[in-house]
Amino acid sequence: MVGIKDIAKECNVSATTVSRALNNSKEISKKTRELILKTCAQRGYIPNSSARSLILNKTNMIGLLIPDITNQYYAYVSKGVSSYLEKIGYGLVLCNSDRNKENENRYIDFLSQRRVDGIILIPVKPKVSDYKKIIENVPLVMVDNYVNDLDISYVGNDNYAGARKIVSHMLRQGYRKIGVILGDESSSASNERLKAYKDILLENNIEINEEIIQNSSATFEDGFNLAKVLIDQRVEAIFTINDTVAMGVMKYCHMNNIQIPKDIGIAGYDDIEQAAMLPIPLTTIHQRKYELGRIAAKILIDEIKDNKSAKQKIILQPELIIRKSCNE
Amino acid sequence: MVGIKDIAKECNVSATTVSRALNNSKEISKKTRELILKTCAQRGYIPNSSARSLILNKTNMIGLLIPDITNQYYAYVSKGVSSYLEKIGYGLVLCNSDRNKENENRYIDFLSQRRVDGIILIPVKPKVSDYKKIIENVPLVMVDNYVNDLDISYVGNDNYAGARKIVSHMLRQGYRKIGVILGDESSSASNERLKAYKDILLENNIEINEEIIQNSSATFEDGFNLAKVLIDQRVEAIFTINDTVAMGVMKYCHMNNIQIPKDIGIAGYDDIEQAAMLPIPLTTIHQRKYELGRIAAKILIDEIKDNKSAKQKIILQPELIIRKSCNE
DNA sequence: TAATAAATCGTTAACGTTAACGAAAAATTT
DNA sequence: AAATTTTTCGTTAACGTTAACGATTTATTA
Repeated sequence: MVGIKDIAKECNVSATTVSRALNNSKEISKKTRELILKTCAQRGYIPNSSARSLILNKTNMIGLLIPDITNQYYAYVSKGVSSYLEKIGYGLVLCNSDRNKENENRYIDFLSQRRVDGIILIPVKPKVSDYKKIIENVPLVMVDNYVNDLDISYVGNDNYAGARKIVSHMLRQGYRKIGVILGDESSSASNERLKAYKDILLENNIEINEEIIQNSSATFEDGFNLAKVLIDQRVEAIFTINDTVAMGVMKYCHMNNIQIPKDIGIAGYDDIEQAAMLPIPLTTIHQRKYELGRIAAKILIDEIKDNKSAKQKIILQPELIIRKSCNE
Repeated sequence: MVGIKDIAKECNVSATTVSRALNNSKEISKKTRELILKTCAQRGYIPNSSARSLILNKTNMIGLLIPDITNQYYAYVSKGVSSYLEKIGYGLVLCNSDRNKENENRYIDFLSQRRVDGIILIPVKPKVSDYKKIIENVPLVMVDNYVNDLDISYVGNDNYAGARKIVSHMLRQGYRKIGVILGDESSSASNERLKAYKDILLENNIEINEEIIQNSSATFEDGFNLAKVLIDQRVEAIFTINDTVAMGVMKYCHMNNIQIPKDIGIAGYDDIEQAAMLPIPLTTIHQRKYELGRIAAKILIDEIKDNKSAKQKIILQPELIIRKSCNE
């Protein structure tokens, strides 16, 4: 592979001059720059970025550590990150933790070794102690899961506000006895939404019935099974932790000839692509996943370029998407 | 950040010896290795892989260039790649071309500059000339789109076989007049499936009616709109280019009280996650996307480690998933 | 024209690591 | 005990690039 020295020899200049031509330094004449650039193109010279990284002490790479790229939510976040980085010439090292804490830790070490200039992290059950060491070495932006007592920037969606929006919509549509299918008990997103649900009910003088509040693993099957549990208790509507669970509920209704939204109202969360395409389009909450990624990337890059910048905490507001599953 | 020299000084050895301790060389005594390893852990020393890459002339990184990480198909391929690479300590540089040829070219240059050890590429409308230069510098595995006259390895799904499987299934269920909604005319996947469709019909002495064969952009809306076109021509079933299009068809049927599969049979392709969750679960073709990624990664790594290895061409067989949208 | 400033380029050293070679110490064989 | 082999470690150079400094040439000013 042709190197900087080959170009230098061919142009009768030093390697430094070639370097200057490529890094638009002003310490070079227009004529020689053009000569060098031309021969670089001719000979197909491609600078070695390992060497540049070594001397410049930066890699122009950032690491993205996510639970599961297969999940549409994280895929969109990744695309947002990728799109921002591409614009400014940075590369993206993708790490898929598979929702596994050990993998996450291994990947963090890996990224440190790779000397990425920054890390965007969507953690699995985060603990402060896990991240204390890393943030001394490399800027880190946390996404979705806020960790207290850690001086880092954070970007997330407002789960409380999202849940408020959709549950109030359900109440406005006349539903009173609203069942809930939540996610894992340890999930902060799930708990924030539950809090919003309870707050709104109390504000409307509706008693909270713990028996129609169910935790789950947030799968389609959970939706299907818990639909039965809730409907047997004669709920008038069901608020679910995500659209997939809502589809499980819909499936149960379809199989039992329960009409949506006449017999029961169903609300999802996430606004996955298929939500609008269902036979009964799903009323749900739209989160700006792509934007989330772009913002996380922007904040990180700003911190890298101006490392004295204060840490930020940005919470995006989700949007209520009214379709057909909760009246119109 | 603590470097190799700091460790060397603290242990009263040379930098080389520290290097030996970390790369399990046998030219070092057990005692000093343990001492070095201990102090490395204590001081939190993390080797600089830019320097290693420079001298070893390899980065232990591979580039993955895909059209759209947001697409479930590519997301699963990526996960397969990622999972294989993680196992053997390689990193993954993700590049999202956004189905844009210019982006693709830019990313290829980017990856060359980054000196990735290999590239896995799912191209946008591939042309031989685009890739001639790159494959001289870095091993490349092509996924999904086979490019003639290019001496590289290839991994893909058998579109012809997949279409044969599902169309014959439709015929076995008694459907005779089968409409088709294809993708873009230039898509090789689309054309291979069309060929299978025509072959099977001819083998069964069914005349081919070009009017019920439609091209599209493969969206939900296309499915919805073309469903009307085809159903107005009294087709008995519709074979679609993907599950999203099939959902568009289903939507049209639902809105017009057309019963599936009694009045019309619908077949998808891809087996997206939601296909099984629909009110009428979709009969479709399952492609082993995750496996595709793993195999592509394995082939690439094998080529990197043993660069004289012959190029391979691997075509995975898709699987017919019989659910409820085409009789049972 | 002479003096000074500016532009242009080369030389040297450095980034952090590892390979190659050689030297010293330890272990083994005679 | 001497000779030989093996083990263990250090020194030097190299990977490809860029920063710092200095030298030379060119342009500008007095």
